[in-house]
Amino acid sequence: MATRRDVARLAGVSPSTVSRVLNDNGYVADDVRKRVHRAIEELNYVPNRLARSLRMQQSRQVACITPSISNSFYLEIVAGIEETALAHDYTFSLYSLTYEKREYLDVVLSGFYDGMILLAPYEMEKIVALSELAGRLPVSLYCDRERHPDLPHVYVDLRRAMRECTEHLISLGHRRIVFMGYQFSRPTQNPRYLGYRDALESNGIPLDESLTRLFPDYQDTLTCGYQTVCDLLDRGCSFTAICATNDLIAVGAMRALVEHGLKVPDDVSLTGVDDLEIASLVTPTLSTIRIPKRQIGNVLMEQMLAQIHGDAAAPRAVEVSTTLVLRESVKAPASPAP
Amino acid sequence: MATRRDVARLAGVSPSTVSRVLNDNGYVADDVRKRVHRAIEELNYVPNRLARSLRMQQSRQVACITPSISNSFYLEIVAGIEETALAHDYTFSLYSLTYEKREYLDVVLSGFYDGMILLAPYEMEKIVALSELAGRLPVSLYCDRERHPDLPHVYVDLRRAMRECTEHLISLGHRRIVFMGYQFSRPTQNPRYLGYRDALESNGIPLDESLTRLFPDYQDTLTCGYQTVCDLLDRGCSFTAICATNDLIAVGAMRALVEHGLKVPDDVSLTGVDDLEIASLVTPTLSTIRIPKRQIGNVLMEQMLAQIHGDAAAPRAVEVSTTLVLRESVKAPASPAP
DNA sequence: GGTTTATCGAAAATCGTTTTGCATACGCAA
DNA sequence: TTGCGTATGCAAAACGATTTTCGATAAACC
Repeated sequence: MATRRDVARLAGVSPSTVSRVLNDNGYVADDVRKRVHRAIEELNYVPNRLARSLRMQQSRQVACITPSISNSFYLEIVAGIEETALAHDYTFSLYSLTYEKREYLDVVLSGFYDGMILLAPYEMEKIVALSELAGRLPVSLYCDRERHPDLPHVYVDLRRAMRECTEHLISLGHRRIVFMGYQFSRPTQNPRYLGYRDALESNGIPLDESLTRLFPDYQDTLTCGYQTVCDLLDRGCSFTAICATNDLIAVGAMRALVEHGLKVPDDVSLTGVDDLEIASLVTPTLSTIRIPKRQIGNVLMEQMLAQIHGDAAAPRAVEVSTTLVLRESVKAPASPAP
Repeated sequence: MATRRDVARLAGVSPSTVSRVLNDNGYVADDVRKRVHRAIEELNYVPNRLARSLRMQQSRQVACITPSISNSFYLEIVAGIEETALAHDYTFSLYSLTYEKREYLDVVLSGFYDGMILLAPYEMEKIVALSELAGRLPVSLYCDRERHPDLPHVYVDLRRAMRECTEHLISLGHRRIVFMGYQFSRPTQNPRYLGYRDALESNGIPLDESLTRLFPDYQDTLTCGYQTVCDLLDRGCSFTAICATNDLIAVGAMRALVEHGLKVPDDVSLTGVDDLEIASLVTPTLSTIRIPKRQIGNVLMEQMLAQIHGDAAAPRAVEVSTTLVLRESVKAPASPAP
């Protein structure tokens, strides 16, 4: 690898002059500037970022941690992060939660990164004790669960979103609506579930426990959706609509319905959450709550940059809004409840 | 940030001794070792990776470039890369091709990375002139197109795979089989298309140009699949099976067929390539050529490590094998061709 | 002729490690 | 007493850049 010295030697100038050219610092005559640039070209010289980062005490790189590297929901957010990072000449590294707690801290705090973006709505507790990080390094969180008191974060109000979604079903005439999703440590911590209950309550529909299906976290979502519907039908449970807490669960549910000879949406309406690509690929297309993933990524990175630049005026919490996207999988029930 | 000096001071030893403890070289008495570890704990000391990398001339980090950061096909490969990287205490950064050619070289060659893994089956030419990299930095490629003469790479033989797939359809009795996929600069560079033709030829079925549908690269795959089928049907083209060159195209095609009142697989059989998650989520489930994405990632990283460690015996080209996965979307045609 | 402005070189300090050579102990055996 | 292995400290060079300071030389200006 060519160094600054080599460039200086070839251009017949001193290393300081090369620095002056590169960083636009001090007086440099035009012809000297050209000579230096030519030497850089010729040697394929690229300034060593390690040395620069070490000296400058900043790397222009951020670490980004996702629960799962192949989960397209998070990856869309990551794409948003990359977009904004790129625009500001920043680079990022991607980690998934397969790392152990301790290793994270070490890697993240080792000087390689100027900050850390955490996409960990559910698993927040599983990883780094956030308090250990606070103050040591700029951190920016994505939460879909509850707002974080201390750290800068971006969040969506899924309680309200799910309430609106459920209320839409109710307004179409649905009364027996299944809720299916993850267990969470306590159901009252599940904003999606709370939103569902809000909607029932404000419409005077009693909560039927048999229509609530919560399964443990970290299971295969598709299978969960599939088996839960099979179980419901085996028990002879009657319902006209299903709210699933994400699109994959909904797709699993859809398969189970079809295999049992039920038509979506004629016999059962179905909704998801996330608006993954798959939601508009399945037949029938899936109604869902769109979470603006790319935008979330943008905002997370902007928040990170604000912290790195010590911009005290930057907002510590940003809400991004969801949209109810109505597609083919929802319609009024054939025989509206009395 | 605490440095090695601070640790040494607190433990009452010299900085060299701390190094000896950390790197396990030279003599260190047990009680000294304990004192040092305690000091490290207390100060939350984490060795500075920038300084270490600069000194060691290696960062234990590799750059990974994908055509698209939110394409789940590549992300599965990336997950495989991460898996192996992690096992060897390596870290990686993810880039997508939104970067410009020049910027890549700079970032990748700036000392931050020990190597570069390129997932660029189609766009290989669009990015870095590979020759510029060769020799400067370890590189490992994923190719699904043609084997690369110079650089270490992992490849799949899609010509053979597509041939087997098409032959399977033929063996079921299909004669009028549509091929749809990307254009490529020349059709003869498209291994999938070649495989399709191989199968027709060896079974004495004449190639019907009207059944070959190639569309330009970089278009939205889903829409391409959808519109191509619409166009075929509008022209009154008759066919009993479709080979799509990836799963998304196939899903788009599936939607078009359903909307035209055709049943899959009763009226038309359908196959894809990749075996994305979605292939087993759609109804009917999609038959496809499985590409072992995770394994590809593993092998890519292993190849990278071999290069970094200067292991001359490591193979420069590794073929991973595909599998024809038969699901619901394929069956014998209702009225076999005469 | 003196002062200012433009231009460049030389040198040093710094970032936090790793690594090496050399000095200094100590304990123990020959 | 000498010699050797073990255990530790100290100092210095190196990695490759940034930044600053200090000069030295011009040319330009009044």
